[in-house]
Amino acid sequence: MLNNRQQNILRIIVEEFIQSAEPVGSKNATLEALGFSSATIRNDMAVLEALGYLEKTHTSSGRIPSDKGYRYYVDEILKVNQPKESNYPKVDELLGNYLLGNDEVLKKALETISEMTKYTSMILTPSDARSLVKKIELVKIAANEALIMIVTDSGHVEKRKLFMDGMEIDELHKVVHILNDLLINTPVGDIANRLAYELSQSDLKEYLQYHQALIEAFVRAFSKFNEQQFFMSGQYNLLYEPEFNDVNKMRRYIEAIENKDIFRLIDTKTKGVTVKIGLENSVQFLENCTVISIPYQIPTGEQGAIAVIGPRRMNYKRVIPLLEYLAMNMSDFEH
Amino acid sequence: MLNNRQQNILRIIVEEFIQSAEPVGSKNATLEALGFSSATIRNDMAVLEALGYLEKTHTSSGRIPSDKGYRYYVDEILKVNQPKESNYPKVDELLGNYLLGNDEVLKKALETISEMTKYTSMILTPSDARSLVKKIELVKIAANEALIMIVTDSGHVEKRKLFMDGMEIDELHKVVHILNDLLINTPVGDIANRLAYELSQSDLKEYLQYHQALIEAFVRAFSKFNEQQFFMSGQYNLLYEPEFNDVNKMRRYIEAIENKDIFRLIDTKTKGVTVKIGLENSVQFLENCTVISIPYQIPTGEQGAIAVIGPRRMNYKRVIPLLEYLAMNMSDFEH
DNA sequence: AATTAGCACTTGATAGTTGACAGTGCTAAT
DNA sequence: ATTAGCACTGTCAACTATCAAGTGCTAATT
Repeated sequence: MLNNRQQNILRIIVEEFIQSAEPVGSKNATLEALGFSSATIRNDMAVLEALGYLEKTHTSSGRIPSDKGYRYYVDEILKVNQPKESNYPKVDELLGNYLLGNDEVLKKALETISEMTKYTSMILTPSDARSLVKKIELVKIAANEALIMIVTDSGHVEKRKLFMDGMEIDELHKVVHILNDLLINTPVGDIANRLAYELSQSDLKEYLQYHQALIEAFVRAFSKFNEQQFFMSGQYNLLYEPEFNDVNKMRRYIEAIENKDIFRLIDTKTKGVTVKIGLENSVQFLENCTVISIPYQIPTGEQGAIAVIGPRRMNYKRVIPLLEYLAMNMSDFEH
Repeated sequence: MLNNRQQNILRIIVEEFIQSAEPVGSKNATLEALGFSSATIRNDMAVLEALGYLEKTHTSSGRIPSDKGYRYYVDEILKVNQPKESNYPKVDELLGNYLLGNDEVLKKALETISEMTKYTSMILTPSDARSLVKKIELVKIAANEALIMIVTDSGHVEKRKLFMDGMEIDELHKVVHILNDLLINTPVGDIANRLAYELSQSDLKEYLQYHQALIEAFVRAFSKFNEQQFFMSGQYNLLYEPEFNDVNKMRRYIEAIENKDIFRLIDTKTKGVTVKIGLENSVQFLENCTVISIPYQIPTGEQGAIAVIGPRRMNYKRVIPLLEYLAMNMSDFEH
């Protein structure tokens, strides 16, 4: 549909605008370097505007890309020209660092991304529901208090305090022993059913029911494994972008970040990179932002996703390959 | 030094300004209600300004309190008139909630404070260094991985992954058994010395040195207990205060929050409430803020502190008693 | 001696005016 | 198909006029 020159003009306008955040006029140096007069370029710009790829901020202003313009740029221009560059020593080093706990690796990874991109990075972790229970442990920590802990094969630990009103610690240990026998190597997500079954059916029924408090503390603790966690880094990098040069926009953005509205925008299903530009996010306050996300998988098969949020004029060329690389390597990542 | 009328005028100006954030003129309704003409009040305002309690934003503006004015208000006016009101059912309910973990109680408490005050609340937790080790536990979680965990009597758990390159799990269990014998009921803060001693002196010397990797993972994990943690809530409440109606002030404040500069302002030593007004904080970006902090103690004797940060025109009357109440009750708080 | 009425004066905020400037669209020429 | 040339348009910054809020001072009052 677009001829060669028009494509070039669109590409240059997008990239100039990404760089400067200023509307691009027909006398822009890079545009002139195409070898046509400003008048010619003006004509093509009018065509591109008529087709909806460009916009004006006012009658006599230069052009800025529309959502559709960015979309064309990402889908038609970048996809074709993009050399699969994939050399990120910083990321490699990070993911190789097994000494840190899981969450710590993720947090570091986020920090690295936001540092490299100057945008905001987010991660929605996979649920830990498919991990297997490896040990249930009870530790007496004070005269009247014990701690119950659950350890999974992913290295995740949850704990809960327990008040032993009158109960004997030996008695409690017996119950925990039974729980261990019942539940070791059970996926955390199946525990609820398993326990419900035991409580209603098995020989242990009465014995277990007698220890309500313990069982409840236990249930409360393991329910945490099912939750997907949500981390963010560089939340405030965006505030330095010119599109946020406005007190109210800043406030609205910060509010959205605070109550984690944003994480609902992350697509964990669609395979490969998803780019949502401006109003494609169907959230008013992101009209000037783009969210790029990509899912990844841990060995249990559960899915999470990484995402970067930046201004609509974000550096697509750099961010997309980075995320692709990261997601690929995190799927390998020994969880 | 100040006569009665002048004190009243100062008090009213402070309170009106706290409420409206607008300079207070001599014809302000509440001031007129004192029963003097605006001319008389103007004269006293001039006196208060000469003494440094009030300021003008420009020649013909109303007055606003200076740091010194707020200081007088807090020290001389509030101290005298303050009824020790101390009925905070929300706080009571919160601190009574033993079922939550420690950190969760603290976080909830912070949320409650920032909700009640509409300012930012912070807590610097006491170090856990005086807590006693209750159990060291090793769990094999995969063919080649184990998790080492330390549990204290405060209910705090730290963990670390361990790669068992060639080591036998039974062997590792033996070491952990020895560590348990050595360290149970030792304060976490003393472990480093204790271990160093054993590694250099005891019969176990060679045996332990052989298990470097384990010992290192262990040391890394318990060193976390010594760290004071820092939590915050309502960071962004302040952004809605008129003193932050400026993009750059917002950015500076957010930056300070992000890199946790702020927590260095918290005084954990001085007994009782400390109020730092405006430039008394000796940090430029807080020139328009006040930080109120109060230390509290856990049973081991370690100290932490709670603080509220708000605009200089914060509602001192409400915040100070609230913090006093909270610190008193947290010191009781069964840790 | 303390208080107040009255008035001249100062400042900030707001709206309107102006000219320079960047960039456009269109027409006519190449 | 491309371009030179020009009239036209909207923004921005600087300047001006006007208005309202509030002061300080003086002279009058209690």
